[in-house]
Amino acid sequence: MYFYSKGKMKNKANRMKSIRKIVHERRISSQEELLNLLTEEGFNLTQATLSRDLKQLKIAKMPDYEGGYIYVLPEESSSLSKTVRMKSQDVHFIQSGFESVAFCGHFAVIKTKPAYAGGIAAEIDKKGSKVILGTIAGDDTILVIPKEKTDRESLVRTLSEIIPL
Amino acid sequence: MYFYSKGKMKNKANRMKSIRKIVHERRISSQEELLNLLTEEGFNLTQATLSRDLKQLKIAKMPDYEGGYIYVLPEESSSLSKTVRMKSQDVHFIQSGFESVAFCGHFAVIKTKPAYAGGIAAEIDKKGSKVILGTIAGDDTILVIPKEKTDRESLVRTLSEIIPL
DNA sequence: TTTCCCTTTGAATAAAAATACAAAAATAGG
DNA sequence: CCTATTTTTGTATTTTTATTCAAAGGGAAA
Repeated sequence: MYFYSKGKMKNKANRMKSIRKIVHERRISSQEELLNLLTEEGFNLTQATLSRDLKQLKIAKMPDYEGGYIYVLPEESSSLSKTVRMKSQDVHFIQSGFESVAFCGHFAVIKTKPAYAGGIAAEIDKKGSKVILGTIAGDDTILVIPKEKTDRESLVRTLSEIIPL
Repeated sequence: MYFYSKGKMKNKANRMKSIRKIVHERRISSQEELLNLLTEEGFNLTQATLSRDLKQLKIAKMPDYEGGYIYVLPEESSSLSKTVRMKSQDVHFIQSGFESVAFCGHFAVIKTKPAYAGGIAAEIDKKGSKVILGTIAGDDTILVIPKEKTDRESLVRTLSEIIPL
């Protein structure tokens, strides 16, 4: 039976933990980058060892949504989508029918409960604000087209006057 | 306005589909291996192109549980552990109705056969949450509104996973 | 201790993957 | 049709990652 003594394993185990931690917290895109961070933390190792560590830890390198690559832990390997999701600037209101409003360029997109879009869009159209050019409604989505020089802030303000918060 | 229609983009789109299919079905552990399979299927490309395709498809190479490496689709990247119960989460393609997709600024406009828009839009809403803010469907036209930071490339990719472009 | 495994590691290297650059193909918009 | 622009691709190369090989060191047990 082979044992791992405290002294012996300390380095490797700690290193492994640090690797997981760093990969979890930061956007690492190459072993070299990670290697530098580990060195800064006082670990002493080479790329070869790091490669082996990553293999043991099942840490993968996957394409990210910014055109680069990122290392991900096995449990969170789908966390890239999370990243993207978190980045979306959704403002969440609460109202009957109304679900959320988000922006794409200078357009606002309102999500509603199914079938509510038409009604709410009509409401917006009726209030015919000076900042809103028009709306296009589907079943549960409304595209709000603002007038040219309207900024996001005034659009939200206007919308919030039409749609009860 | 850039226009992708059914007939065009055939080579790349088909290749992408094949890549996804192969990666999903087999244990690929290097680009060279995959390249050979693609060549057998009649595709004509080099490792450079394959590398770019894999990047676009967000296919990652991760350590497997047999001491090697395996390429995995983004949706299944955490499912390596589930290799055994691998449920084939097949991409649900819509077989007909689709006519074309075009772009106008950030937005994509999908033309469909009459009356198909609603159904396809629903499909897109269901599957495209990562990059798509919402859709607005008429009778034969769908406006696809992407999330803010989404580039055309990711949007096309997402759409092509839902609809056979 | 000595011997035998086993594990870990680094240096060097091989293997694999990503990209710069240029050219070719495709497409929008006259 | 023609032109400008964008996209796709291959070649050659760089960059990155994996592994080979040898060596060092620890634990176990005689």
